[in-house]
This record gives sequence, C-alpha cells and structure tokens, in this order.
Amino acid sequence: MPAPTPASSPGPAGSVRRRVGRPTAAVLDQDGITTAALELISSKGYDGLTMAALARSLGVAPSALYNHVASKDDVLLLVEDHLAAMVDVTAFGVEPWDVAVRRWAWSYRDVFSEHTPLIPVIAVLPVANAPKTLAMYEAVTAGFRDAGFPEEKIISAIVALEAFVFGAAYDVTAPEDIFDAGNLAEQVPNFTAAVDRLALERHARPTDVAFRLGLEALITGFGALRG
Amino acid sequence: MPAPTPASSPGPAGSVRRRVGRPTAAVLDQDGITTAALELISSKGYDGLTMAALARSLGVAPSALYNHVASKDDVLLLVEDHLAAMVDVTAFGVEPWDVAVRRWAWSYRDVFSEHTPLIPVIAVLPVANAPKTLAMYEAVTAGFRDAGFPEEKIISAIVALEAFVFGAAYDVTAPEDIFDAGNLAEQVPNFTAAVDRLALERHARPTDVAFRLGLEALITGFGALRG
DNA sequence: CCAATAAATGAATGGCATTCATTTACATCC
DNA sequence: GGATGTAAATGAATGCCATTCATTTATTGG
Repeated sequence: MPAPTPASSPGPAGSVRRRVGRPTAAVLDQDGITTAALELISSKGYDGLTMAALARSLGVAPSALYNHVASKDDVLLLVEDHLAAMVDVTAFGVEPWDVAVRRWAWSYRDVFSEHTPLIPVIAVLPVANAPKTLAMYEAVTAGFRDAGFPEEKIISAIVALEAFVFGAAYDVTAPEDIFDAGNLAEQVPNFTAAVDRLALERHARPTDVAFRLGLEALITGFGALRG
Repeated sequence: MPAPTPASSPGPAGSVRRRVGRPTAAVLDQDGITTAALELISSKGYDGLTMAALARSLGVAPSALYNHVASKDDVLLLVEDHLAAMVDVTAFGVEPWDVAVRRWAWSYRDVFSEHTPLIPVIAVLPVANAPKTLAMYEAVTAGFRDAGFPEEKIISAIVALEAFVFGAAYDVTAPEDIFDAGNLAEQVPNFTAAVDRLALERHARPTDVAFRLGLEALITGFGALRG
C-alpha cells in the first residue's frame, strides 16, 4: 500500500503512477518536520525517531528530508527550539524574581525530562539558529536585570541554573532503584543507610525533593547577589 | 599484517596459521577491555570508540568482546566505573565539610567533562554493577553524615550536587561562542548585552565562573542544613 | 580419559544516516 | 508562449555500526 499522494492522477488499474519530481505544493517544510518528529517521539520514543520513520510518517522518501534539514542533528535542533517555547517564562517581570525563577526552572526541567536525548545536542550547539531558545534567554535575562542583578553575573547565574536543570532532567528519568547497591550493600553501609532512610519519607518523588533542595539553595544564594 | 598472537606457531610460509578456539591463556578480560577503551577514547574520542576499533586495538575479533561484556553500554559502564575511582573524595573526614565538597565537586566535574558521552548512560544505569562508583558514594555519604547532616537529606543533597556537576560537565565542552546570537542579536538586546558584559571579564574561563557561582550557592545552602 | 566449558573466529544480519544521479512541476524571463 | 532554471521529490546505493551465530579448539574437572 503506497503512501497516498493527494493530487496524483492514478494511471490505469494495475499500474500505480507514483508522483516524482516537484509536487504541486511542497509537501515538506521545517514546521511539518518538527511536528511529525514530535509525534513520533511521543509515540515511539527517541529510539523510534529515525530519518526513515520520520519520512514514512510524512509520506515521503527519507532522502527528501535532506532538502529541508542538513542532518538528523538539525531535526533535533528544530525539536529543541519548539520545546524551548513551551518553557514558562511568563512570571519574569510580573512576579517577584524568586517566584519567576522557581516557575521557570521547574517548567524547564519538566519539559526536558521527557526529552533528555536532546541535552547533549543543546548543550553544545550554538544558540544562533534557535530563535525560540534565544527568546527564552532574553526573557530570563531581562528578569534578572530588572531584579537588580549585576549585569556581569547574569549569564553565569543562568548557565549555572541551566546546568542544574539539565542534570536534574536526567535524574527524573532514572529508575527508582538506581541506588540499590545489590549484593555490595554491606560494603557501603553509610550509603545504604542513607538510601533506606530516604525511602521512608513518602511525601514526594525523591527526584522532586532533590530538585527542590538544590533549586532553593541556588535561588537563595543568587538572590543575595542582587543590588 | 595480522595481529601478533604471542604463542602461535606459524605454519609454512605463505599460509599463516591463525589461532582459533580457546587460547592458552585468555587474551581478554574486563580490565584489559577497560584500559583499551580508555586509550581509544583519549586518542580518537568517543566517535572512535566502536566495538570493531576496540577489538582491533586488542588484536581480537569484534565478536570476541561479547564473551566478556554484554553490550557496548557495558563497556561504557566499565569506563565510567574506572573514572569514578579518579574522583577526589580524600578530603571527606579530613578537611572541613565545605572544603571536601568543593574538592569533590570540582574533580568530579573535571573528570567527566572529558567524558560527557557517558553521562546519559550513568544517569540512568543502576549503580549495583559499578563498585568504584559505589565506593565514591559511600565516602561522600559518610562525609555528609559526619558533618552533621540529617540522614534523610543526604541522598537528596548528593543527587542535587551530582545533577549540577553533570550539567556543568557539558558546559565545559561547549564552544566559546555558543551564546553568540548572530543576526538575531537585535531581537534579544538584554541577553546580548549581558553576554557582551561577561566577555569583558577576563579573569577565568566563563564555564569555571558559572560553576563556582553555582557550587558556592549549593554549599552555602546545604551547609545550613547541618545539625 | 572423556565430557564440559570458556574463549576465540569469521561470516552473516539488520538497521542506520547520508549521498547521488535522475526526474519533473512550477516560476521567471525574454 | 516557449525556453530555462530551480526546488523538491524519488529510489538505489554506500558505508558504518552493534550484535548474533555456528563452528572450532585448548584447557579443566570429574
């Protein structure tokens, strides 16, 4: 069963006339690719995101994608930029600085904890080709400046917070028993005791407790820098 | 030029008698694989670390590796555990708590900033099969406990510090101009100004400044939790 | 001495991103 | 309105990769 091609006039029965060459209207564009990639990721995960699968979901040959993106990393960058727009920066300039940072960091972590395979790509790729990501940075930077942050420390503070957020995003995806020492437990008594002790606290997800603990320390520490 | 096999008695000239089957003494073991992997990584980087290249550097067929490791991820776990032993935990129990944390976190970041491709693997894999990693956690946990940390908060604090360390390790590898907004600079004036302002400070690497800023905030914040 | 096992080989396998020659519909210019 | 150029598709290769498997054989344990 060939992929349906909207405006093709099929030939005589038995011979399917396949559309070749420039179509009436471009089937593909970066928005469509981004959307299809996101759907694929949410249904099959990042392992299912292959150029072949992406092309299939768009009813197109894999090679056709390369007319619109330079590489698979390019697709990942498109996805990343889309996600950056979902991070909540609306509190900056409206709520107090600490509230705004808290909202931003939690939503940043939540968005990317579902997309950790992007992190190695984001962390290294220049931001120039990611307009929505840049817009996020702009909002956060403005929020810090308006809160009285010394200008030469703003980027450092954001970088530090972002590092924490990315690391914490991984932590969200870790299996619950990641700290189970198994048969080596006897050799690490202090560690085992601390892990067991934490397990008794049944208030919130351990990953959320750790994130809150670290985030509050960063907010308190950075808040003291404001002029 | 075939790989030399120590105790093989070559056949007549023109026909090289290759060793097949169980050798006199096992050529491979996990230590040897780990060492070879580390050498390969340091010479060719993680892109050069393929099972084929690893086997070649050991003078062995790729399939032979699978008698000693279950998968490539298994190799990465061996490497990770080796690196964990290089992280400096010697200050715990000797120096004051804050000094020890500082030394641990800086060395942890420095070690893994050269090995960021391991991070996605570490962050998710149970610790039970990584004895040296466990030993590191044990030393850190004991240090926190002896410093008067409430036991139910120790793991959370370590997890938070580790998240920050992993994120910061990525940051070390980022290109210098990662925050260059390019032709979109006009649309993000606050961000651009802050980036430019930071560039004027020529004291230390920006990545180190950000790491110090975040780490000191975490140490101060967590230090207040001690009983 | 014999059977079991551990440890190697090399030849598949299947999946992957990416490249390339080719084709064709549309837009533009003369 | 016809020629020309170009954007956008095709599908067939390419080369790399991790992993599997049947096979072989030296050593070890009963």
